[in-house]
Amino acid sequence: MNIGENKTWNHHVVKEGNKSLVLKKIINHSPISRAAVAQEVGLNKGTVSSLVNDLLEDHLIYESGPGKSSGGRRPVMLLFNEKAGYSVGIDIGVNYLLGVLTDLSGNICNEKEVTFKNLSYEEIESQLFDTIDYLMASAPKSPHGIVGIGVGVPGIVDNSGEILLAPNLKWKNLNLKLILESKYKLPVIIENEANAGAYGEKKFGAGQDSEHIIYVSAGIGIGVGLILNGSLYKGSNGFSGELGHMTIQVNGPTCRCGNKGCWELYASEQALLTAAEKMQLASSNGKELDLNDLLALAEQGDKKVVSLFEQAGDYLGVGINNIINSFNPQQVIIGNRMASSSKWLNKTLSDRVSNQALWFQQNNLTICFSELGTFSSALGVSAFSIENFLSVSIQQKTSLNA
Amino acid sequence: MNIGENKTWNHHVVKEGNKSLVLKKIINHSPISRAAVAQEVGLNKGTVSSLVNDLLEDHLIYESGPGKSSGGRRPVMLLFNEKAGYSVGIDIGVNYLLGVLTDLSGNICNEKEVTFKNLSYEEIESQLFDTIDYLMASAPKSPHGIVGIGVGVPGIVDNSGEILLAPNLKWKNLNLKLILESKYKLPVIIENEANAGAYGEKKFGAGQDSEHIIYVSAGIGIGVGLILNGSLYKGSNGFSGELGHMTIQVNGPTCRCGNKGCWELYASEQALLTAAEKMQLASSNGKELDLNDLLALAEQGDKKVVSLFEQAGDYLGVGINNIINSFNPQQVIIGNRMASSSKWLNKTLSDRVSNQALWFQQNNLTICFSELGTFSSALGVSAFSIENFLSVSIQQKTSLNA
DNA sequence: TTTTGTTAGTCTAGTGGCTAAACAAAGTTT
DNA sequence: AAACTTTGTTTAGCCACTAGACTAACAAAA
Repeated sequence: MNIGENKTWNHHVVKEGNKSLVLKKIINHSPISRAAVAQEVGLNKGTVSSLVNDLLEDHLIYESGPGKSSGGRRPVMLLFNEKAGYSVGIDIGVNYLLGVLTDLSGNICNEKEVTFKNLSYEEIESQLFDTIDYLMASAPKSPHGIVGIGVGVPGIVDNSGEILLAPNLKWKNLNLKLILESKYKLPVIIENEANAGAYGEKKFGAGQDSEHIIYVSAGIGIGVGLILNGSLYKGSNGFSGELGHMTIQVNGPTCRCGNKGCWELYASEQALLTAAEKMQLASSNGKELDLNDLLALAEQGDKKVVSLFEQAGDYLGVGINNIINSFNPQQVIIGNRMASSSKWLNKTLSDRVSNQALWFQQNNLTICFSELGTFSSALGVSAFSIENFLSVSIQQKTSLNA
Repeated sequence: MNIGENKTWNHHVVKEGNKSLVLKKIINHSPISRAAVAQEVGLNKGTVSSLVNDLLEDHLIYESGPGKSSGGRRPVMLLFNEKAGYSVGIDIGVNYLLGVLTDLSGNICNEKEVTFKNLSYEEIESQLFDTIDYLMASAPKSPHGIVGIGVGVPGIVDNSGEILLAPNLKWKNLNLKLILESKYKLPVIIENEANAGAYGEKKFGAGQDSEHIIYVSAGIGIGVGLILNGSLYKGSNGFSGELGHMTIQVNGPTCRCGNKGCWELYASEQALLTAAEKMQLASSNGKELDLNDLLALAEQGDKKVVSLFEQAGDYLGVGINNIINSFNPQQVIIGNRMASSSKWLNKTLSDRVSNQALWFQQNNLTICFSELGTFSSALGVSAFSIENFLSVSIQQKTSLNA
């Protein structure tokens, strides 16, 4: 057994671990009685009673009226107090900023979206502050208030939370975490947008039942978030999942990263748009062509556009097949903007995978599109904040109760 | 804190965890005194004393004479009793079978290699039994005797230890684990050869200081073993790391797996040999051309052959770059037969990676060749057995001492 | 209605492994 | 020799757990 590598073990750790088990049980199976928790988790009734009391004091759970009797005393049902606090999740895109206020179960209580183009960092920062201010102000009164702020960004974030590079925003070496923490005096989590999306789908979306999920965020570029053994895998420095720049064609066209034949040259939104431009397609309203224009054309039955989508779906399949061979996942979820084109991508994509993936890899494998749509990332970072809050709550109370 | 998902926590777990910490400390820092262990792992002196006594009773450690005084009483030095038991590790290759007997520290005490060609399963099994018998018989007397048998195979092994497919041996759905367990009445571990190699390098070879290691086993085909967060990542069913069949050229030549442009068509030993045959190169002794012939030719200065190696090194780099983008590892280790050609592969390989890998991925990244040579896999499976034995020892004693 | 049986939740005593600190043992330094 | 240091053991106390007795609250049978 490989129990946590370095930390020593004592009764605090035991209590903390068990409290976490009890809380998770209540969250995932509410309403549930103390007795049922004890039986299902494998703890003594008395132990559960005591831990439940702690959680009640913390307002993390609450008792509802008595449940149905099964031939004896009626149980007191316990529920997760999802309104005990609220979390702010922000998804910063290349030309939009989407913010959500969620409760502790990830239910969206409020949201705000801003779209823009070519803003400077200072302008985006100002929009960011406004959005956070607005969402925080709109949170109902609750025992714990706002428990944290999470931000997803389309770029490279290191393990300390510093944004090393966000090419499409032209940001470099930006420590947004420090900026937000000092302004709001709250725990802040900065995460790569694909990682956030992966976590969002794991927690609240299509991936809730899987432990091994690969989330492919296909937008202007392609990023990938990895959920391995049930938790986010970030690699040595936090840079895992940069699969948009995986070579699928050794001597292919040159990518903005300097290499040749990168996956995102074939299967991203940008790839679609570039191909469409080459075909001399123009937008109906005279503006720059965008994905929605292509979708509209496809709906109108434009064969050329449909085949563009099919081509992209096929290439998506090529990369996803490489992913399957690498990770042997249970689930591959395709998210971000390209997910909106699932109708046109799906056939060629699944054909490619079912024809090409090694047979044993295809057992217990589902490939699907995002359930949370454009909210994946915002919900994911919000979930990070919530997780963090819950684990800290459990820790603090354990050590204070001494 | 995400402490183990499902198990409940009690005193046994605490003791088990701490005993494991103490044992690891002694293994990695011997000779060391009780006092030093207590200080470094953060446990109370008394606790350490008691745990050390348990370990002494188990013969897992022993006391040597007193160490140097630092101004007070001389410490009693503790050492890992690496001769407390022995483990058998077998690497089954396509045309060889390599067995080692190791002590609990992975030191090779005895070894036996058999080479063959086109043997049936029954013939290989018989060789396997002979090798195991020979190695077990040669083990010195020890408190725990043979603690387990590990076998690495060039094929697909599922999480239960069943060999689903070993194409080059023509094995299918073979439960070697059951066969060996019932014959030897010992714990048996069957593992994919690349996974075993990865673990071998992590435990005893080039990867001892890294937590995120990708081991590329480049032989006739290419397999990859993944060490993520310090432990082997096997994926949902045990089929991770099948990167030999990663597409690097969408419309490339057809692979035996049925797909096109697989990595191993460009960067494996077989790829080298096929390319050499096309050049009408022949072996000096009239037999089929093999890697050693090519190495000899390269040593003689044959430019054509050297450029074959260089080409393969470049393609190795292409795949490794994809790996880096996926996993953001600390270390990439190239092993198996192609590692013997490191001299000729290294330049083009490192050029490819340093030119192509994104700059931030190159910090704290080392790319190297196997340290254990042909022993990686055999040592790896042996290490699995040892790990398993040690963790079981700690558990049993904890629960029996009630 | 009363009795009996069942289930829920609390309470109490006991246990095991931990910590802190006293203590014994065995050195070095002055 | 006395004073100081360091190692390792022992003791007392603590804390979170378990088992099981107990109380509470219900259903079903008498």
